[in-house]
Amino acid sequence: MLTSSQQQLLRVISQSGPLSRTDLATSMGLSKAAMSGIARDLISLGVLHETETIYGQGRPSILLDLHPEGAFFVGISLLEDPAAMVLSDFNGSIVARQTMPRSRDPDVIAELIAETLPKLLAEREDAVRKLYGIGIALSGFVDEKQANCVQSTLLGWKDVPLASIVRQKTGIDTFIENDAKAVAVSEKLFGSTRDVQNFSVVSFDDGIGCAHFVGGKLYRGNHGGAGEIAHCTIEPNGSPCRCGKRGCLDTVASMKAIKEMAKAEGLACSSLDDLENEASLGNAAAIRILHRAGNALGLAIAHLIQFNDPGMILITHVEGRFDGLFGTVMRQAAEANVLPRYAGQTPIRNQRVDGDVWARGAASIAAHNFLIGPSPN
Amino acid sequence: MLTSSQQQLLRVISQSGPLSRTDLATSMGLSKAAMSGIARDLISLGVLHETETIYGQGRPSILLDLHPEGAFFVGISLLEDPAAMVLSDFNGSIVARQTMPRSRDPDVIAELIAETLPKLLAEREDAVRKLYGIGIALSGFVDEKQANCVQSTLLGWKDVPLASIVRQKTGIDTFIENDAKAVAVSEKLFGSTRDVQNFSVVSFDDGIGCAHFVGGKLYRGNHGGAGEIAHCTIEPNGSPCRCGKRGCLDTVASMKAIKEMAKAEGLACSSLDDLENEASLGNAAAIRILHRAGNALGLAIAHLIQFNDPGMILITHVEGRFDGLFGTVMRQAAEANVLPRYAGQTPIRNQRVDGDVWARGAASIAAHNFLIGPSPN
DNA sequence: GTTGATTTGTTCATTTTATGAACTTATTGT
DNA sequence: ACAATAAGTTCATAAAATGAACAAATCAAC
Repeated sequence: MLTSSQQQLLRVISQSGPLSRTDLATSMGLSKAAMSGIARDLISLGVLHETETIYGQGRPSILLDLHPEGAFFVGISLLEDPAAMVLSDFNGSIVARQTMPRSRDPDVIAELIAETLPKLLAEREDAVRKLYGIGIALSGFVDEKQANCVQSTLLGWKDVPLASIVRQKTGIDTFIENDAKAVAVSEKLFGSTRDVQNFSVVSFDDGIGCAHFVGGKLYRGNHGGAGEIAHCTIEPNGSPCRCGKRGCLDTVASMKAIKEMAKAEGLACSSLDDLENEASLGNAAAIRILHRAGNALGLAIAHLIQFNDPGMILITHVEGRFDGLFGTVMRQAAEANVLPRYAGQTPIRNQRVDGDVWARGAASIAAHNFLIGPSPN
Repeated sequence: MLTSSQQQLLRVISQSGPLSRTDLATSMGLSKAAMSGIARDLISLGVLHETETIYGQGRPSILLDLHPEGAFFVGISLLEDPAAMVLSDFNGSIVARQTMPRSRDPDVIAELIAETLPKLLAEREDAVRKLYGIGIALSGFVDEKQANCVQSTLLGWKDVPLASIVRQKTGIDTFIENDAKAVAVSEKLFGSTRDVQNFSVVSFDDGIGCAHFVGGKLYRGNHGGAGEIAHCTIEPNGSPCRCGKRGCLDTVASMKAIKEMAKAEGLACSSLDDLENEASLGNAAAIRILHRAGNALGLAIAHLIQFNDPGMILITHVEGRFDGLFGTVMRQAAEANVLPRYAGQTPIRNQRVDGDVWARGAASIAAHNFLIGPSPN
C-alpha cells in the first residue's frame, strides 16, 4: 500500500510528533532530496499535511504532521456486551460510534460487523474512502500475524481465524489483538508514550493486563503471551486462583479481587473509591486490603522494572483515583523492591481512561498495522 | 563497511544457518537477481563461502555459509584476573589466546590491549587483515552505544568511555558490554539459540546475570539494565543483600550465596557438586539449602516466562551439574509458578560452559556489531 | 532600506540498488 | 536421449536515493 520509506516517515512522525522535512531527512538517514519527494507523495495522498511554520534564522521550516482526517480506522471491542464499535481518525479521536450484540460465533460476529459498518460510516461520509483497516480487541491469546485467536476462555475459542473471516465479509484489512496489548498500542500511537521506545502498560481493571513495547514496537512474546503478569506468583502459598495455582497477582490486586476481599470482610464497598473512603476513615479491614493489594501490584511492577528496565510504566485504570492509599502503597512497594540505585529512575504513571479504551485500542491496532506494518526481518 | 543488504544477508545466515541463494532471496524479500550480486560480493570479500550441494529435482542448490575464517574478532574479559584475551573466528571458535594483567585504569587497559594484540595476532597471521573488531566484557552497566561504561562497582567506574579509548589506541572498532549480555550474544551467534528470536539467558555463577533477546536482537533496556534479575525480591523480608534490600535472588540462589549458606550450616562444601553429594547422602542441611536456592531460581525463571513469554530459557553455568536436586527443584518451581496452560511450553535448558565464556562473549559483541550493526530506526 | 548570512526546501542529472524476463546450467525421471 | 524441473546468471530497465546547484524565505546588521 505504502512504500517502506513512506511507512518509515509516518512511523517517525507518529513517534516524534510534527517535524520539518529537513529534520525528518536527518532522523531517517535520508537526503533532503529524497524527503522532498516522499513528503510530496504523502501530502497528495492526504495522509500528511503542513502545520506550523517555525521561524528562526534562515528560511522558516514547515512542520509536517499526520493529517487527522487522512486515515480512518474501525475499532471493535469484544470485551463488552453489547460490543462497542468506533470510528477513529488518525489522532485516535473517536468520530463515530455504534454498538452491536456480542456473539461467540465468529461468522455471526463478522456478519454483525458487516451490517453495522455502513451505519458507522454513514456518520462520516468522508471516512469511507480513507478507511484503512479494522481492529478487534478481545480477551485471549492471538498469534503473531494478529489474525488468529489461539485461545480465548471468555469467548470459548480455540484457533479461530477471526481476522480473515471479517476481512472476507467486509473487504477491509482486519487485525485482532489481545485487550491489554491493544491498549498499549493506543497509548503508543495516540497517548502519553508516543516518544518512549521501551515501556510497559499495566491495565488495571477487574483483571490485570500488561503489554510491553520494546524498541518502539509491540513485543508480543513467543506465544503471544508477553505481559501476562496477572498470573505471576506474588504471594507464595497465597489464595488459590481460578488458573489452578496459588498467590497469583490476580487473586490479590485486581479490582475483582479487591472487591471480593472487601465483601469477605463484610464491607459494603462497590468501588475502589468507596474502599479508599473507608480506609481514610480508619477502617482497619479496608486499610489492610488496600495495603495487601498495593504491595502486590507494587512488587509485580518492581519485577517488571528489574527484569526489563523499561523507560516508563503506565498504569491505565477505568475506576478509582490512584492518589489514595492503594496508589501510594503500590508506588512505595515498587520503589522498595528495585535495586536501590534504580529507584526513581523509571517513571510510574497512572492514567484514568474512559469506557472507550478497548474500542479505541482496537482501532489503534489497525492504525499500527497501517503505520508500522508487520515486523520486517 | 558493508551495505545494509549485505548485513541483512549475514544476519539471516547467522540465524538460519546455511541457505541457498534462492532461499536467501525469498527469505529476504529480494529477487534472485539481486541475491546473485550480493552473494558474489560477499564471497569475493571472503566473508561468505559455498558449502554443501543439495541435490533434488532440477539444478542442485549450493548452500552459502559464513566463512569461518572470513572474519576475526578479539574478545577481552575484564571479569577475571589476569584478564583473558582471545581471538575468535566467525564460528566462535577460539583460535588464539593471551592474558594480560587486569587494571582499573582505562588508559592502562587500552595500553595493555595495544601491547598484547600483536602477540595474539602473531599466532594467526591471516587474521590480521580480517580483524573486524574488539569486544570487551565487564561487570557493570553500559550505554546503548556499547561505548561507555555508565557504572561498574567491580571496576570502580562511572561514565568511562572505554570503547573510544581502546579504539584510539588500537585503531580497531571496539565495543563494550555487560558480562551477561555478552554471554547471551555469543549463544545467539554461535550457540544453541541461533534460530530462536526471543529468549533469555541466565548466567549462573558466583553471581546471577541475565539478558534478553527480543525479535532477534539484544534488548538492553532503557538504562542498559534489562535482565538484572539478581536483585529482584524473591523472598519478601528475606536476608539482607549487599544492594541494600532484602530477599534478593542473589542472596539465595547464586553460587556465592549457596556456598555461604553451606558454610553457615557448617558444611565443608566448596562446590555445587559437593553439596549435591551431601544431599544425596541424606544431609538435611544440604537438602534444605538446595531446595531453597532451587525454588528461588525457579520462581525467578517462572516470572521471566510469565512476564516475557520467551521461546527459550538458557541457563549457563561453569560449575556443577544441573541434573541433581538443585536443577530438579528449580525446574519444578519454574513449572509450578507459571500459568498452568503455559507449563512446559517454554523449554528451559542448561548448558555447561568453560572458562572462556566471558572472553568468547566479548568477542561475540564485536561480531554482533559486524553482523547486525547498530539498531536501525 | 539594502545587503549578507543563514537555513529550508526543490530541481535535476547521476549513481546505486533492485527487478523481470530470458537464458544457461545441472540435475532427476522416464 | 529427452523432457521436466529448479538454481543461478545476465542484462536491459525501473525504482529509489544522492549530491550539487539553486530558489525561497527569513533574520541581523549597518
